[in-house]
Amino acid sequence: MSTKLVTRNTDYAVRALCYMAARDKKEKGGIITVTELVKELGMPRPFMRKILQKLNAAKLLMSQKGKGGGFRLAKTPERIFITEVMEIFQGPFKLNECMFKRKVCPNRKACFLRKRLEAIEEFAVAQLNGVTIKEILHG
Amino acid sequence: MSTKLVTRNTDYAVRALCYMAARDKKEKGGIITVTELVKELGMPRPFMRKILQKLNAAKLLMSQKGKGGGFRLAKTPERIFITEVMEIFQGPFKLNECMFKRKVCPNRKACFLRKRLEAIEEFAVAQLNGVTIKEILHG
DNA sequence: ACAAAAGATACCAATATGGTATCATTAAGC
DNA sequence: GCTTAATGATACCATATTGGTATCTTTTGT
Repeated sequence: MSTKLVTRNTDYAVRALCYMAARDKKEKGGIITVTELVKELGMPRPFMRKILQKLNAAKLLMSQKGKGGGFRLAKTPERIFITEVMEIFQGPFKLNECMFKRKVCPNRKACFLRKRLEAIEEFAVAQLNGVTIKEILHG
Repeated sequence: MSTKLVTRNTDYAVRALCYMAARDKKEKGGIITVTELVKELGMPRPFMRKILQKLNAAKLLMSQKGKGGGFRLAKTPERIFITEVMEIFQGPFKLNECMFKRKVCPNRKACFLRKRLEAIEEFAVAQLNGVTIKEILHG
């Protein structure tokens, strides 16, 4: 019902990325299978696969087919930005899209509401821009 | 596709309220029919009615049934807040609803992303809080 | 060759949103 | 009181999005 900034796909994706980043620190370069992720994160397997495939297509993950295959991070955690992930699953970040395209609004250019919405978007972008998987993992 | 802060219902509602406020200044206390609004704002009649009925139920409008009836603003434009309208059509304003309820997130309380989302919501509320129909009409 | 992995894709269900249709109720004016 | 013009209430429909499932193909290590 109420507008959400982060959708469920993104949620899952970030969790998976976090898990992979955390595990990667221990077993360096370890490849991770869907089976492990599903067991560890407790989310439906086919859904997880779809998400990983998208992350792979977007070059956040690398995949290896065949027996013994799986996924691994394609970048270090500090270079995986939350905004990237959001864009993959939610499209471009735009809160704005002014509504008053008709004659009612007497002064579209100066419209108050519009200005406020723009400010909100700007702030939101600024807040999210720096955030990477690394920061999510350890404050 | 991309997350929107303002939905279409809200859009229509605000337009209608603006029109009514503007017209009210000329013809003081004038009652306005759906017919006039539809003609003026060019949106589907039954849909407009549903919206007006909701605004009425929420006490932003007053309605008069029967011949010669219609709607009028129940408050002055400077006391109709955009946030009210948004809540009527979009539910409570909550961008947050943290995603990490499971074991993955090692430090929920201090979670970075969470903090950012909270900040965004706070800012958004602050930006929208002051805005009324009056301000939307004349900067 | 076999089995275990991902790639690709098509499908399904639930929900939200935008929009329509219809009937009941109220009140003005002749 | 009858007619007419208005809203009230409500049920319905269509479409898009989202969350989730199923299935078949391709790759690769053993």
